[in-house]
Amino acid sequence: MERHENTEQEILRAAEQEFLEKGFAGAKIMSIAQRAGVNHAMIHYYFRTKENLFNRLFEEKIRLLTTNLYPALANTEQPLIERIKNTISSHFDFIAENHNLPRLVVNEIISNPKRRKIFRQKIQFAIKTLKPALQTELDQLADNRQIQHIKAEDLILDVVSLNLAIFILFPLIEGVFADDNKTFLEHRKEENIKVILSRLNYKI
Amino acid sequence: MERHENTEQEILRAAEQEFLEKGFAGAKIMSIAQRAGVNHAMIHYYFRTKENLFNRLFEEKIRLLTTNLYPALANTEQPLIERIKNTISSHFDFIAENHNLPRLVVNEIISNPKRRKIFRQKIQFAIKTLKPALQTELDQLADNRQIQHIKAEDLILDVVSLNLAIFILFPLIEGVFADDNKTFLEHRKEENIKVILSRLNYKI
DNA sequence: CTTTGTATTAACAAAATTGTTAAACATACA
DNA sequence: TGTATGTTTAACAATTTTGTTAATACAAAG
Repeated sequence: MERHENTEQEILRAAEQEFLEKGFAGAKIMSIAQRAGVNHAMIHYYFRTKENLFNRLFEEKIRLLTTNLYPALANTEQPLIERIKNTISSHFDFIAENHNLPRLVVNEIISNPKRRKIFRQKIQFAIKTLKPALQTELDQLADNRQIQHIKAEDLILDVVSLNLAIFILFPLIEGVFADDNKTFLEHRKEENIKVILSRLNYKI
Repeated sequence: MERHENTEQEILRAAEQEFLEKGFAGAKIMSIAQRAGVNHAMIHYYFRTKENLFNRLFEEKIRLLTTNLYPALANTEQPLIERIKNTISSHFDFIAENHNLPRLVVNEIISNPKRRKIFRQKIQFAIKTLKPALQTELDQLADNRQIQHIKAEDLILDVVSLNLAIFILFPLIEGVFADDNKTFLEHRKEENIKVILSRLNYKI
């Protein structure tokens, strides 16, 4: 009998891979078991159902996603423009490290109204705590003619859109625009920052 | 025995809905049959397998996607900036009318290496026919100080990213930023144009 | 009005997937 | 040592999903 150091963790690790690649419907208990190197009964032993296992992972990931935009923006030591640059950069890096996560979240939220409702509330909360202060700062800079006026929500959506899309598109365009993926992504990160700063019309 | 006007078309219509909503793995023959109001054996009668039915629809959709960016850009009557505005706008509208299509294409291309290869070749071809002329025009305007210098491929990716992402994100943020979806999307379309024109640093 | 080919249905079969269980096993600890 | 506890396995069962077929209805052509 093969004893694992920690079967439960192995299963979670394997399941995370499988779900991220194939989504809930495409993932198969047998395939997860194989990846984890365990008998598929173990998955039922530890998690009872496929849905259980999925929910456990999914909720953890949602937490990750919904708390990611704050930190770089909140650090009020630096001037806003610097913080925006850092936010774009760290948001980009976060998605790079979790490049399948947005796709999974979108897919599973669309196919599950209950999850959708919960998620929207989290987003709503995140926006509510982010927007007012950001808008105030943006308005101040705009009044000083340092940037062009913009609604905080548009800025947020512009950033998220640019960063997100490049990773969603990546499997479709890998190798089309550049041979070296790492260089390509680094370049796109800079481009995204450039786009946002242009939108703000920031001088120097 | 219930006779349909055109069973095959009914099945295709229903299958399109189902696949767009749930993806290949999530779609069920029985559910498609129900939507089409036919016995599920009819699906096998007309298309033999689920995969057949899927491929038939998928290839048609790929054709749509890969030919969508051209027309508004190609019309060399107008000045480039106008054509770019129109391209953004019509690309946006196209995705609006096919808001589930990008998600489906990305998902199924990721889970199928053969499809991925074919698609990349199509993209590669589309880029090859689009990029040189566009780059020449962009360089000319940049030399005349009418716009900031930009690589054609970055411009294309910026446009596609902004337009795509808002519809991929839409199910997650519906109702968060605005009550009226139509107004929200119209506003985002304008914002995307504004972002791109700012990036080009176009005066007036 | 019969023949012929296509369309439809229900019932069945096969395959894939998820879930269950009883028995074997490992380990710690009395 | 033996026994209690949690872990693992293989075999099985249930369910879901896909695919097949034989019987039959229907419409059009001869």
